[in-house]
Amino acid sequence: MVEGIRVTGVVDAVAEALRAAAIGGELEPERAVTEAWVASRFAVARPSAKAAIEKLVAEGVLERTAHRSARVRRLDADAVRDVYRTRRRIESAAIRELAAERRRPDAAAEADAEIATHLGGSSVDIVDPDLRFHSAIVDALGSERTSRAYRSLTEEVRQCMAQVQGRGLISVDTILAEHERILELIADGDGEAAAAVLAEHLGRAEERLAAAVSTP
Amino acid sequence: MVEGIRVTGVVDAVAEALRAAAIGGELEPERAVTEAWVASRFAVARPSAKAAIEKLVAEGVLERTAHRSARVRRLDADAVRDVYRTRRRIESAAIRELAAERRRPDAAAEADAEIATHLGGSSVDIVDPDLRFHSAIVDALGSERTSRAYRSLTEEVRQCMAQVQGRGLISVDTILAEHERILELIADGDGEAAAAVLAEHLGRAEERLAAAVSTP
DNA sequence: GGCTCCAGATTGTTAGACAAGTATACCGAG
DNA sequence: CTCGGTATACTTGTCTAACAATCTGGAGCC
Repeated sequence: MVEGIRVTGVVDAVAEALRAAAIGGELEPERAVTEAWVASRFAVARPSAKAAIEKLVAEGVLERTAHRSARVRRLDADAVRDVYRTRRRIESAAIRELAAERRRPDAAAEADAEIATHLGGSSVDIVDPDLRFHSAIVDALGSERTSRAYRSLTEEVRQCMAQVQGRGLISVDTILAEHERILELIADGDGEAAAAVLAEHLGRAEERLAAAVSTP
Repeated sequence: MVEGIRVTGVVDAVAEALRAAAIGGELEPERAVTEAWVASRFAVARPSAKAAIEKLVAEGVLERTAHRSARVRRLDADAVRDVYRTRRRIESAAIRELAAERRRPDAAAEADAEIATHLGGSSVDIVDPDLRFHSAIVDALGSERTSRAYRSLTEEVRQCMAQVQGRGLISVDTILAEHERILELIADGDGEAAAAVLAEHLGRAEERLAAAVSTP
């Protein structure tokens, strides 16, 4: 197999590399990802390549029908809307709960600090800290299952971002201002208002991204 | 392999049979589920058994650490609380959205009709229609991702019910009354009140189940 | 030109083998 | 008798090789 540390096993290493290639945009959504290609590309046996592909299919990164090659999944406008609406449902619930206890998640504030260092820069650079901000809010609940559900959504967002190559993003200033407003309202215990700001925040991103994915 | 229609393939068939055995209680949580055992039990090759096991591990039905046999996962009180709190987050959001449009889900009312036929009977018989009621509310959103997240939770509830063998259930009358009240409030457009009834409804079930799983 | 059928390609499944890792039983030392 | 280290058995992880099932695309025929 390809060099590198083996923390878990060959299959997981290949799956990780494949996922990185998929969301990094190195694998076009049209190209077929055959088991044989993966096996030779990473110098592993075909069963291992098969297992890695199936893992990514289960995650939703790849899609496949029986006896057909797998492909990188292409997200359309409907998928983007579904992702963002599901995000909003989970995250509003999290915000309401945190506000009820006036519990401001520190990790979210730290993510905001990193966003602030990119003020005036490109919006592409803040995709990562932005997702960290939102994940921090959900993770603050300490709920394994809620966090897992939300994580799969952020993975899809990341993949979507790679697909649109930075088109349709919101300005850094606006994002940061709304984030800070949300944290303030949580600290004030006004969950309803915080949820409203979040809904608008995600709603705008949803519209921009949905438009971006449908105009290639 | 064992007889039966092969709609998808050997691996899926074995995974389905294994899942049924796990949530049906035929596999005690203590017993080790080895690849060799699964392979001989269903007359398939070991790689196929391995794939089926890994699928169930990904679903959360089984658990496994590296180089150790898989086991049916035992849900403790913390797990039950996590499941129910996550359910509440998703379902409250769904109820609020439906109430905002005064959209009463027909499928939920139908599930209630079936529950009504068991009035005075055992609570075990209504586990299925009860979960159908709650799933119908979420599915009414028409969101693939939200429904998928919720489905994995109901599967865990089902597994939990098999584990406690009917102990710690709520009376059929109470469940039915609260269901109808929720549907009424949705039709009235009072999402806040409907969500409050739901929170109490799930909260009580959470406490009962959490107590039941910790007293074997 | 449209339909049928065949060949190539790809996945699905199986068999057997060996390596690697973990847990447990056993045995010796204190 | 207890404690600790070793050795063995069991299980999983991965590979090679092969064949069956199925889908795709194009050649040939009507």
